[in-house]
Amino acid sequence: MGDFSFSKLERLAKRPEFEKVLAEGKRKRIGRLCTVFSLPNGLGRKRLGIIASKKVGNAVARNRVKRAIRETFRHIKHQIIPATDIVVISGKEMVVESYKVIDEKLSNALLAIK
RNA sequence: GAAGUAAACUGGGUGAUCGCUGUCUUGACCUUUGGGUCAAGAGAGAGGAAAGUCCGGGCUCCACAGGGCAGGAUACUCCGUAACGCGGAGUGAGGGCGACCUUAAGGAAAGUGCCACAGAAAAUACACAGCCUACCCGGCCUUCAAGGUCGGCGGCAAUGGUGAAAAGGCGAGGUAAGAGCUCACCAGUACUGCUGGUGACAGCGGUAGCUUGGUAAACCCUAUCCGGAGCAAGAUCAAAUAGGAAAGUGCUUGAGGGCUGCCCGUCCGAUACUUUCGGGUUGAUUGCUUGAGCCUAUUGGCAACAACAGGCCUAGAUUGAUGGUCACCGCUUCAUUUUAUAUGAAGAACAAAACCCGGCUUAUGGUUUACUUCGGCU
Repeated sequence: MGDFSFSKLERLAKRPEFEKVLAEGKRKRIGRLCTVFSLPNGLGRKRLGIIASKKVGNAVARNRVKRAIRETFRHIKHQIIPATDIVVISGKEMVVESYKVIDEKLSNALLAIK
């Protein structure tokens, strides 16, 4: 049975950590859905950070977007290469699309990281 | 049945599974005995508005915050409340056929200002058209006196027109023409009596002078209230680097700073030496959820609410948890079929705690109850 958990150790929490990934990491856009940044961290585990600004919508919309991204990450995280920091910046279409579509597109993008 | 008015309730449910954030229990390990880490189990986990941050408080710090000015808020009455600009019950005024609704509802006789357009004139009436020529003056005619006529000096504010508003209304008397000039009735103002009401006020009167435009969501005046900043408040601990802090000595000038914008008042107080202490920032912990708390019953009150008894413990995140998937049920819409119905598909508003309460405002899906008006049937 796989480990689908998503604990605090696997999150990016501090502003400097976010800024480092955004400045130095590799960047990939998925249409207008979202943008993914990745950077090796040398910690032996992968970490995820989510940015959902007020452009996305109100508090309800931003919560929805964050949950969708977290669900995708924890379902496929054992397939992603380890020791990498990932930051996902959500776009406007994130709110409109259903969970299924987000899961599909984002999974492909995360698995493509090398 | 249609249109409407006012309230109340509700804000999908059950199960499985994969996750997230606290709490409790058990076990293992570490330990500086404060606790920490890991695992398992139990149980909990967004709202009626959590929102806007518009008022009022609790709590915290600023020096327990004094006086004056400035500034801000409120403005019919009584009651409720910790408090309010909130709520309840009323009063007046206005709107609606009605159920019912609205109301920034003190003062314009303290002062200043403003009143567009139109109009002669918008507040000390500077009278456009108009009315009058009694008194006084002059010309002409008739003439005994006197009268007529024209004009002047003047008088008037009834009528007309303008306007949202024209200096009380209408009628009669009065007059040269008129006028509250006088009178009756009505309206208004001031003072006042009786009755009812805790009161705002209501009802019925009396006297007076005849009469006073609107605007205070213009300045202003009056009354009442208000210290400032806010949980990123504030407190504790740890780490590494030094701008600090306290005490004593010296200095006696009071620079500068804080306390609300200003003044008074008041507090700390420059630099040098010695000794001692210790931390701008970051992180963690705390503040942090037991509270003007919730539910039920009784009593008092028209009600808001209060008292009392019993029961209950009900989220605490910090890149910010409260979710995803599947199945079934319920609801709505559409399609097909049908007496009911069944099958399939799609959909489910507004909006997510962030120290905590009481309100207000705004957004929004649905249900129910009572009442009003109109129409139909009996």
